[in-house]
Amino acid sequence: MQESPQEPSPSVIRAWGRLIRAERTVMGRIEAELKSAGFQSLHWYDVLLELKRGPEGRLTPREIEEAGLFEQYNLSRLLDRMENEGLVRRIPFPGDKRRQLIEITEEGKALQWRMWSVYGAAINRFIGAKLTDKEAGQLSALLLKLIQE
Amino acid sequence: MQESPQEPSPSVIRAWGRLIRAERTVMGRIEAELKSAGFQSLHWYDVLLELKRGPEGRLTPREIEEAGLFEQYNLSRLLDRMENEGLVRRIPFPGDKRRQLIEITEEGKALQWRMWSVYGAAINRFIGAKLTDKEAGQLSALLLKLIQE
DNA sequence: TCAATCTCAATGCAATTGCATCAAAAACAG
DNA sequence: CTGTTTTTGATGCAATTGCATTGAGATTGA
Repeated sequence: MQESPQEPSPSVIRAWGRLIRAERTVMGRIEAELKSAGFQSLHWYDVLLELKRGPEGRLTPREIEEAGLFEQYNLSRLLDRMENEGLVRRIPFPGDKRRQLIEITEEGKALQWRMWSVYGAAINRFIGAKLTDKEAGQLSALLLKLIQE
Repeated sequence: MQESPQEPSPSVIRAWGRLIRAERTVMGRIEAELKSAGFQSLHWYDVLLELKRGPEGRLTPREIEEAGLFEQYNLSRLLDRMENEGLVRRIPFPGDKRRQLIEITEEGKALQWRMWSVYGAAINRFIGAKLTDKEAGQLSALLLKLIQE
């Protein structure tokens, strides 16, 4: 009698537990730094950074969605809030009336920059100080295997 | 003029990005499996598992909180829902009327077991199939460094 | 002893997320 | 063409989360 044909190995179970805990722990620490500096959540930063990297500071919502693993309905409303704050603007997509382009404003760029000064320092503190560059590279390589497929 | 004294190294930034993405990707896949099997979110499972491991299937809310990285107010309401479903029951804590003990019911144990058959298989599929045991061990060790302190 | 402080859990209310669906426009199939 | 299907983004509503506060009960300290 097989108890469970799909039982994962203990080391795999442990790795999964650690992945959850490490992500939450570090995310919690980083978001706490951002919040105490008076900033919005990392989602805002992610959107701003993606836009800044895009051609002419513009991307379609779909592209942002994919780049940041957003849900369509969440992103739609997040963009509402960001537009209200003057960080992005929606402009028509040439040649397709369904679509739109999201463009980062100067204010948005400025916020991205200000957030990075806190965010980057936090990454450094909570990750850079804990891993050597070599270890960081190993970690990246292992995590990549999980993302693939 | 220093651009940013705290700028993390590229490999550290990459590791952080991968950590977020890997956790979300794998979590998304696993939760999708659970949902398609008709189960609640992993939070429910986490609570049930912690309780099952506790002495006589009982823990205080604080202990669950710490074990599962829950927020106090979220756990309080999660326990409401789980109690309504008959998965746990609240019992008085001997000698301290502020506190309580959460006890897993037989129904709760049964649900934990049924969820594990799906959850374990998913862990195996989305992690076990992607990493050797040795790699899983390396990953755990690296992630542990991030959690510590 | 007893007032001040701290711990534990709950809750009102606002913000966010998840789900299902919609309307509009484009792409496709015959 | 024209009817059908697909893509894109928005939204109503329910569930969950976050924040601040509360109330009850322990604990502490003069």
